[in-house]
Amino acid sequence: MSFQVILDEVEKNITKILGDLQCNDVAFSVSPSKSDFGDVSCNVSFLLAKQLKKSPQNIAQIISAKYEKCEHTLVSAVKAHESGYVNFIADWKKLSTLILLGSFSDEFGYTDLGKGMTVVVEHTSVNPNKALHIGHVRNIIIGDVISRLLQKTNHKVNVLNYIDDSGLQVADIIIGFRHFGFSEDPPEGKKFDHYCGDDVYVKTTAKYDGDPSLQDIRKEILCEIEDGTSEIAQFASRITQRVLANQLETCWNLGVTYDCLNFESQIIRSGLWGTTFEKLKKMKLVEYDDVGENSGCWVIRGHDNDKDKVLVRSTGTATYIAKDIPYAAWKLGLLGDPFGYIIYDKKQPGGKTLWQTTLDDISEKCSFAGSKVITVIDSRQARLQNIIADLMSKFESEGAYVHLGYESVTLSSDTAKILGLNTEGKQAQMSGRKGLYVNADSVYDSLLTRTAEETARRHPEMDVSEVNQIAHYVSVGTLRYEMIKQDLDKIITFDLAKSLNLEGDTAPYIQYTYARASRILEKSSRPYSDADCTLLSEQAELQLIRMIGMFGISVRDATINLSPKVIARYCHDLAVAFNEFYEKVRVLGLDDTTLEDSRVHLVASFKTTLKMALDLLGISTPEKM
RNA sequence: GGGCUCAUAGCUCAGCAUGGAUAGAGUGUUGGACUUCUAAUCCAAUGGUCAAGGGAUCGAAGCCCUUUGGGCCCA
Repeated sequence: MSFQVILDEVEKNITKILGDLQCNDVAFSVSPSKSDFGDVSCNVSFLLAKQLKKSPQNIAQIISAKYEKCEHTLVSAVKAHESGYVNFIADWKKLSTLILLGSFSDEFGYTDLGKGMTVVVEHTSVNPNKALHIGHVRNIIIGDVISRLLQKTNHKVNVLNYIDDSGLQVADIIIGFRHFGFSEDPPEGKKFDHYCGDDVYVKTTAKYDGDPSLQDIRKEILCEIEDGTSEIAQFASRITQRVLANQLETCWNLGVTYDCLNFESQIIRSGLWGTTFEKLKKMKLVEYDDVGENSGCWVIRGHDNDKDKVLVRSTGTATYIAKDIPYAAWKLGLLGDPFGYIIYDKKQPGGKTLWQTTLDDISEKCSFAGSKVITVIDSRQARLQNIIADLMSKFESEGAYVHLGYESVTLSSDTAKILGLNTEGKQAQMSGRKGLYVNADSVYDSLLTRTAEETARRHPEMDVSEVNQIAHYVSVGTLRYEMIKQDLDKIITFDLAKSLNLEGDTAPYIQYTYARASRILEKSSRPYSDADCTLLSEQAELQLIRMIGMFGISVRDATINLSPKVIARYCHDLAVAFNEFYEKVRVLGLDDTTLEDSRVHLVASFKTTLKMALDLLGISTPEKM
């Protein structure tokens, strides 16, 4: 049971009262109050003012008087506020017991939003020619948290990672290896993906400006890779697999796992485009232009002021959108599945099986399609994604294909300067080609160094492995939290120096409160499972219980709005409530042992709730910090 | 030129979907609290014409329109 029960009770009674007053269909809201206005507030008086020709204050009085006579168990008092709000004071003796007992259940915070529906979440999808940079991390963490939220709310989730192994960026590094003599092995101590991105890619593309003939070579290589049979194509495949393996290590280290890897090269070779194209023609969603600038092309008509989008050029070659459309249709299960599936050769942490598509042996069949698809891609791709979503809505019901967009991560002026670019105080867009980015692994490494130092300083008694374990949890937590604590439509300006700040609204703050709670439980030898919750009456205690009870409401909100930050804020607010409690209320060593039991019970409830909430964010909970 | 998006405290952001009470955090600055369940903590002070203008409303940070400025996409 959560705080929702009292909201439900109030809503039910207000509806009944409205029925008595013969005012139906009033869209009033019942919500948790802001502080100092009781526990639950209702705005119904404002909405009725016109209809009843009375002031909101007056109506609030009428409603509160009527409410007293209703059957109610969780409300102890109703107050008509002079502003017009009707405020309700909870009967905390009852509500506390419900919330605290509920919090120990695995079902706590659970709402059945999915009804078992299968949802595809695609994220990461980084070109396999470089290491992940800090911008990719935002994508990955958003996608991962969304997956966790959907799982929590009874969706079956298939997490996909799309590997663009036949694009220009891959062709670029192949040119580097084959035409500029880059060694296939990275320098000592450097990961292969870093080497490909930092050295091969940057230095190869830098040569394009001075040598136009390279463009022809680029096209040739791209064709060979798409075709897939030549020696070059096989070489490229080996390279991309190696980069991919390194990229996955980074993701896994951050606590992110997948169900299936989809290779673009295979989508091209599978013939999915052909069947999709025929289907589009049949449904008259694509048209052939005889005249005009797109003469000889197959196009999708643009809406309103949007230009037509070319799908197949007059030369007969498909444009890059033509790769995305069949893939989107495949994800929705609209096409026959041409793929077989094999298990990826490295094991994911946590034991979840990772599959990958194959065309070589299609005996093993799986299904990774879903009735809803959420594609996490930054909002620069919004135009293209809208076209795809629009097309898919013609096949499936509206809203089956969702583009979850988010703003990019840019570099602060100071950080750009460190990387060798003077931006005169302005933030800078990252660029793989220019080598202007910060790798995810290096951010993690500096966080790890910093947090290990801090942990060792606090706990001289700990051995190195324990220190490193805690430092790992804190570093990953910090990185993840920074990526989701703000709204998706806010640009994150990444600053190397500031990223190492571990105070204030950060993951370590929240994890630290968890460790404090753990410490109390560790030191307490008293049994608390059947403690009397009605003894908890301090403001700080009730506030903490209230926050615990809000968990389910946050989960629901975050899932419906696909908004990870809601959970981040919840975790923070819950931690604040605990710290307040911790400062003001003593738990251990009380003369009144029954009260002590109750408080220990509350601490345990907080601890388990915070753990569940942090789990949704993929943030671990160290027992000590 | 067209489209999308953002603008709230010195800085970074909540709140806006579904209008209503006193606009909240963190950070910064200044001061205070560790012989007490962990100070990665807490407390206090400081700091806001919610970009500007208009509109509808009894009532706007929130809704509508216009403008300005930033970012992105397309050309």
